[in-house]
Amino acid sequence: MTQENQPAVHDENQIIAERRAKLTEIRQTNNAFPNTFRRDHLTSELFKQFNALSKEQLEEQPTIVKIAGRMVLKRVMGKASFATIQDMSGRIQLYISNDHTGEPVHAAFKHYDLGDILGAQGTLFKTKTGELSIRVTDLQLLTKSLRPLPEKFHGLADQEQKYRQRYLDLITNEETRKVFSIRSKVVQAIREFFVERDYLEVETPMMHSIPGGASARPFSTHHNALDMALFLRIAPELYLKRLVVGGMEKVFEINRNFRNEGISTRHNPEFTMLEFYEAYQDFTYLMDFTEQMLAHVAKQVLGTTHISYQGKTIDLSKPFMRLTITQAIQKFHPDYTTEQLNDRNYLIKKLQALNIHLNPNDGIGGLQLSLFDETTEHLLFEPTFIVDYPAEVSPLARRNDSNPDITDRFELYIAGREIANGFSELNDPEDQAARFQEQAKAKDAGDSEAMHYDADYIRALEYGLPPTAGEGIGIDRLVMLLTDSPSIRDVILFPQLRQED
RNA sequence: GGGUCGUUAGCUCAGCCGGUAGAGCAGCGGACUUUUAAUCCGUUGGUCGCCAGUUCGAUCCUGGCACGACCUACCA
Repeated sequence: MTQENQPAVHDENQIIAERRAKLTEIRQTNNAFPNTFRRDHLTSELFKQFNALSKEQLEEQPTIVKIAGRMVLKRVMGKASFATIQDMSGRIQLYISNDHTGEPVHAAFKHYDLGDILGAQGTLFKTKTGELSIRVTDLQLLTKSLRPLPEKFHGLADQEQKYRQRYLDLITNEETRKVFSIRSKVVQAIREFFVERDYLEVETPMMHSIPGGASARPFSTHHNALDMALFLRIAPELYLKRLVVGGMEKVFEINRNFRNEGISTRHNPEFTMLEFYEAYQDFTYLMDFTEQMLAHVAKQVLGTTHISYQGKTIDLSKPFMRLTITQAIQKFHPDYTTEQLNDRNYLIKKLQALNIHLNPNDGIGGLQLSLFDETTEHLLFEPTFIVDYPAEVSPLARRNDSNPDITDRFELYIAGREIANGFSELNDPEDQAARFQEQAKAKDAGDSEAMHYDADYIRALEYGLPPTAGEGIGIDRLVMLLTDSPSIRDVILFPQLRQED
């Protein structure tokens, strides 16, 4: 390590300089970064196993344990000290005194800093207030922390820093640790739910030569060796349905999608999507399936199907409401008559009056959907399936048998947000080809989110896609619901931010 | 993209009518053998986001820029 080769460090301060000096001193006598200490317990295990024992029981049958973790609190009192050590499972208090470690170890401890990573061996005991603690006999500094931690009581409050330096947020904020623990369990519960039902988990390409499966602007990149344009996927849908053609009749994928669009409290450019497909089922089956899955996941992860979101309660155990687009509009805005909602001229005038963006080529269904999006979507707090999506905005969904202008499709709204989108799949290759043509026309006309014509996908359909039901669920938004998080950035470990400095 | 608000010590935050800054925590030194956000005494630490302008003088007023948060629009 030569000073000359190191990049200039701009944020050096007195505290860091002092800690660096301590590290330099340690280097002179010891290995400053030893990797020989092995713990034999996590802190939470110690509480589980031994907290029920009394002070006397612990003294009669001494238990020797080794733990390791980051020192987050420190209280020095002359010839004895207390320190709180945090590991992945929780915290435990160390008692360090000249009597049990000898004076030199305790003296060294006094120079350890908050944030340092320690390994400790000692005997379990209870303090006079009854707190399970470790009476330390051996103490080692495992990793010197050069930078001071955020304020020990308030933790890290600055939102930007919480996102940019998530590790600091995780060290100091138990709520943050809990959110990501729940996120992990949600994904695990979903995976188990599918595996139990004989679904096969698959991974399909993240880089597409033709971005498809959704209406969104893609990120584009380039493959040098092949000298070809590639797009980060906006959805896995068309690949998953190719697998169903191939005979994988129940498949699911939990993975990232990338959309080159706005960033908000509900949108991150890369987000996690569950998509699943099951042959020989339809969209009504999916709605039942979704109700069961969400109730199962909530029960499994939170232990209850009654979740609290931003001060209101949501019950995931009862069947969700099912409303058509116009029924939903009328439920919240009873002044709209059925005649008005089916009158193209009325809808256009109304949308213009409300200053709502509309596509002039839209039919009645598209116009109804625009009105719904603007006036009603955000009011759907209770879990609600919206059905009867117009075919013109559903280029991959099967037409309804009795009304070809609408599709066998639903979207699920909870807490005013779209959580899921599912439908009976369009498996008529000729209809699909015609719909791609329409999308391609729209794209030529300037709609940057319209779909490309995917000839290989049509070829796959021509081999025969069995009647199939398929659905996508936004995992981040589901985790927001289950962790009562107001922003998607709170459930993504490293949300997208502008570049620093 | 539009609007509102914010940026002061490593962290959490004060800072009145414009006179170049304070507290707590953390750090350093000292006291203290059951503390628990330990306590007590002493003490170091600041380009007040950046750049202009107004002014004798700007953390404070004005303009611009950067970054962020929230709301809003497109999208999941």
